[in-house]
Formats: sequence, structure tokens, C-alpha cells
Amino acid sequence: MLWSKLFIPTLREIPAEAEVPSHQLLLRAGYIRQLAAGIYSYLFLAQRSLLKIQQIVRQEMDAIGAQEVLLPALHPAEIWQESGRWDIMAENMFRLKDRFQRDLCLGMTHEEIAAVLARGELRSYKQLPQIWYQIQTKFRDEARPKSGLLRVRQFLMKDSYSFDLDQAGLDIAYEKHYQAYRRIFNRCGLEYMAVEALSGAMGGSQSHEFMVASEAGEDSVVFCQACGYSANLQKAVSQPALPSIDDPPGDLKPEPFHTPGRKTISEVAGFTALPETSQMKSLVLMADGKPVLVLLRGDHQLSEPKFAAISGDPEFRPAHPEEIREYFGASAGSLGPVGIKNMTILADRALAGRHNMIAGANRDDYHLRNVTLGEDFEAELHDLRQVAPRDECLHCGRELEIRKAMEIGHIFKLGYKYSESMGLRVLNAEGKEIPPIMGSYGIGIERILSAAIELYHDRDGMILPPAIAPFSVVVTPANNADAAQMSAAHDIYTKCLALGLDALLDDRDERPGVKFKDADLIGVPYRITVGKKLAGGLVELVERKTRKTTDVAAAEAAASVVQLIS
RNA sequence: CGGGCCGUGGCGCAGCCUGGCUAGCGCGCUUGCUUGGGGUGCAAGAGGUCCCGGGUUCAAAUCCCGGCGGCCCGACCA
Repeated sequence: MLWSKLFIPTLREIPAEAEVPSHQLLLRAGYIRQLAAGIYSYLFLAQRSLLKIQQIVRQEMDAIGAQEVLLPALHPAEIWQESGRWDIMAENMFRLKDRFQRDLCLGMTHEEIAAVLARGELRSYKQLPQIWYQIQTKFRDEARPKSGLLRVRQFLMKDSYSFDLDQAGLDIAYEKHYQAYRRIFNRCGLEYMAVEALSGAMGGSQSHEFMVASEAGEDSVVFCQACGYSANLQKAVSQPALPSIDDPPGDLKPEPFHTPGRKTISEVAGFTALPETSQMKSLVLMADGKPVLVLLRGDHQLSEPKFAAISGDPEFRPAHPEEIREYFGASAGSLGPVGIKNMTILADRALAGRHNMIAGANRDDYHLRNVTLGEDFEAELHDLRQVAPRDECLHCGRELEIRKAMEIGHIFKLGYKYSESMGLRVLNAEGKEIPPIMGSYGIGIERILSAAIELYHDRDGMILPPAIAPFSVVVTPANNADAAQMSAAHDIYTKCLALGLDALLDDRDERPGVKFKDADLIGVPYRITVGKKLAGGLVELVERKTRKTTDVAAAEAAASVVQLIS
């Protein structure tokens, strides 16, 4: 295509609202424009790149036998009420009414719709397994859209749904997706990790997230360089770093002492001259309307997802001050497990085997020393803590690393949640009605582009992997006034097209500097510069990523690019 | 939902605190000349409901009240 005819509105300056690199560059390079918070128009370059990504996704989904469909984006409320998610999705779902005042919503995901389609059509085990996928616009009324295309209210998702006769079948569908996702992200040129993840509001048993390490990400991943263990911080497990000092020996009895005004762990640690690892942290949470006392080592943080899973109440909340006073007779800051009989006590495993620790005395401004789990009080032991820096890998002992990351894909073994709630049934070989088992698998299309930009850019612009760049090569005559250069550039451009390259001819009547800057900005992987060396029959082949420049014969230029890309 | 910042030609900003002439600068845009290997130089132009509504005042971009919108932090997040 001829650049002079295209609408590629590049900006010299960074729009004030853009913070993260991908957002800044998408705006500057003329890929996107904002319509409202979390809602963007995709201009020519973005659309071109997104179509390439979608094509890769399609090819790999087709390769595992998945069938492309297109489900509605507009859903009647009843479907979501059946699964119970009409309420669960709360404010995150866009809702509207039709002219008859019937409730509708815009689809934020499609488990329900896929299940409804399946229950109307699937009758026999002979029709299984099935994998249906679509690439479609999703709508989510995010509390806080941010970071350009990273968290938006309308976006493209490849989502697929598998239906199998039994667990073994689901395992196969899951593994197929896992491998297909690896191929997709590899082909898109991304460096990524597949990590263990929580299922969240999706429900289900097993789940992996595909993550790209980036400071712009909103998640944290924990991983082990030695054995390859990796998990979302929400789910990760670890061996905690040892306490800073040994516990006092002996079987000592709890003993109250005055701690005026010392409420936080660090205040009590300072006051007692004992490290935070010697303190017992007491949290009071309300789960299913009942109080639960949670105990952690002083330096540890509660993992809210783990507590939600253990308590069975995803809607749990911290107890209010009045409730704490009612149950403990003291305020937060002086709470502890000794003498507490009126509620469940959960203790983190890091407290097992510890002796003579410091805990609140359930009397304002008093704490107890010499508190020992199993002797002075009883508690259920669970993994309740969030992995912290310096923790060790549970599998191999190596120190774990924690990094910020962005999610680009997520796969779930759903189990029977939707088949049962939505009444999906097929006859098995024995003629008995059974619910199929489901899986659900998603890829954020725009996030692949955003992640690639976050990973690969420099101060001049994007450095897109060739597979997802809007163009593979740009042919740039340095001087439009030079008829020989222009004509040679045209020839090379035509040859590129003939060889199947996505080529762009920068025929704009601009100074060479402008053309070079723009080419760098929009991230075209290769540039063929037709300039003064043409007199000697040579042109320059420049690799965007390395800036490496090679002189090649004008007649060979197009073929050289083909060679580099394949 | 809590906290913070911000709305002034297409973009980046100044002016506002301390109200006052015709709202200014850089970039971009148009035209002409010039230049032609990393955002060329010169000249002449076009382009603004100062987010919206109300109030105070002789006078409001500026002060006050109320909205709307955008960004960031936190909470939330399949």
C-alpha cells in the first residue's frame, strides 16, 4: 500500500492521558483513538495487526479440531439467572431493557450461551467431544478501565467451550488448548509463562493463566527458576523464610503484659524487641455471617483468595469494630486466640511447631507472651498466607521470584457447574442420562498486541514481531525528487508484493528523517531505504529491532526480506 | 466505591492563585519558496462554545456552587 494514501495519524508528542508504554505508543503511532473510558476505536494499523493475531488464533484453534461459531453478544437475563451469575456478576455486567421491559445484558463471557446451545442440540455421547470457539466482542463494565487496551470495557476475545463425556475427555480438551495456546503465543513472538491460577467466578477445578511479565501488568506471578514451578500470586504456595530468631525454649504458660498504645505488629515488635516473625497476627473475618479468627505469622499477609476458598464464602469481609468488640471484648490491635471458644479459629501452617509467641490478650492494651498453638489454644491448620519475597520453592527449595505480569490467556476445567445448573444432558453408551463435562478457554486479542508492545519497544517506537506487525516491510525512497530513487523504490515494492510480503511504500513527499521516524514508531520490522547508494545499484536493508543495516543489491532486496522473515 | 490530579484550536502546554485591552507559546495543519539520509529553513495564513450549567461582579478562562468527562493510586476484576 502507498503510505501517502493511508490514514496513519502519528503524533510527535505523547498524549497526556497515556501512562504505560503500550498506551503511549498505540496513540502516537496512530493505532487507536479513545472514544470514552475503556472504549477505543481501532484505526487501520491496529485493525491490521489484530487481524493477523486473529488469523494465528484461528489457525491454531482449527488445528486442534475446534469449530468456529459466532454466538450473540446480546443475552436475555433468564440465561444468566439459570446459572446464578446474573447476580454474581453484579456491577461488572452491562444491563439493559428492551421495549417490553425485559432484562437483557451484553455478554461478558459465554459459558451460559454455549451451554444453552449445547443442551438444545447435544443428545448422545456419540456427538462428543465438541470444541466450539468464537472471536467476538466482550463487554465488561470495569470499575476502573486503564492502561490503554490493557483493561477496557469492550474488547475482543477468543473464547472456546469444550464438551466431553468424562473427566478424561476434559483432560484431553484442556491439554489441546494448553498446547494450542503455547503455539499461538509463540507464533505471536511473545515471551510468556503458563502459571497455575485460580478459577474465580468461573468455577471449576483446574486453571492456568498465560502471563507476560511486565510492570504494566496487574497480576503478580510467582515462579521458580530452578524447577519451573509457577503460579499466580493468588494461588502460589511456598516454604516461608525461617523466623528471624529461635523461639524461647520450654513449655511456658501465657503471661499478659501491658502494651499501652501498641496496636500494629510492628509497634508490638518494637515494644517487645522481638521480631515480627515472633508475633501472631490475628484477623477477624465475617464469612457466611459468622466470625472467623485467622492467625498468621506477624510478617505474613493473608491471601484473600485462599481464605475465600477455605471458608467457602467469596463475599467474606473484615469484621466491623463493633462486631470485634462484641466477640472479643477488646479492639483490633489487642486480639488473640487464647480463650476464644465462640468461633472457628484458622491458623496458617507457618505457625505449626512454633512456641511461646506473642499474641493479643483480648484486653485493650495487653498482649500475651508464651502463646503456643496446640497447647494454649486449638486451631485448624491451613495454607492461608500469601507468598512473600524470599520464600522458598516448596518443590526444590530455591528462592522464589515474584514479578508483575499481564494475563493474555486463561484456561479452565469447568467441570459440571454449567451442565448441571443449565440442565445439559446426553445419553451415554448405557442409555443413561449424564451431564457432559465442560471446559472454557479465553485469549484476549488486544492484550497480545499490548503485551508485544510492552515487551518490545524502545524510545523511538514499537518493535513488533513480524507475525503481528501491520506490515512486514516498508520501502522508503530517501528523496522523492530523485526520479531514479522513486522508480527503484516502486520496483522493489512491487517485487515485495509479488513475493507475498505485506509491504508498504512510503511515497509521501516528506523529508527522509520524517519517514524514518514514522517507520520506527509504527514498528515495521524491516525497512528498505532507497537512497544515494542506488547509483551503485545498492539499497539498505534495516532491521528495526537491532538497527542493523546491510547493503544489498536493489534487485535482491525483496528476496532478502523474505529470507529474514521466514 | 474511597483518595489524588486534570479539562484552554488536532497534540503538548502557559495564563487562573492576585478577575480587566484583541486568550498566548511550541508542534501539527494550509499556501508559497527552500531543503532533501533521522521530525529542514523562511514567510504568510486558517483554526478556540477557555468541558457544561448556574451564581457573584461594571467585568469571569480566572472567584463560588452544581454537574459532566478523562487520568492515576487503592478496593474490585472471567
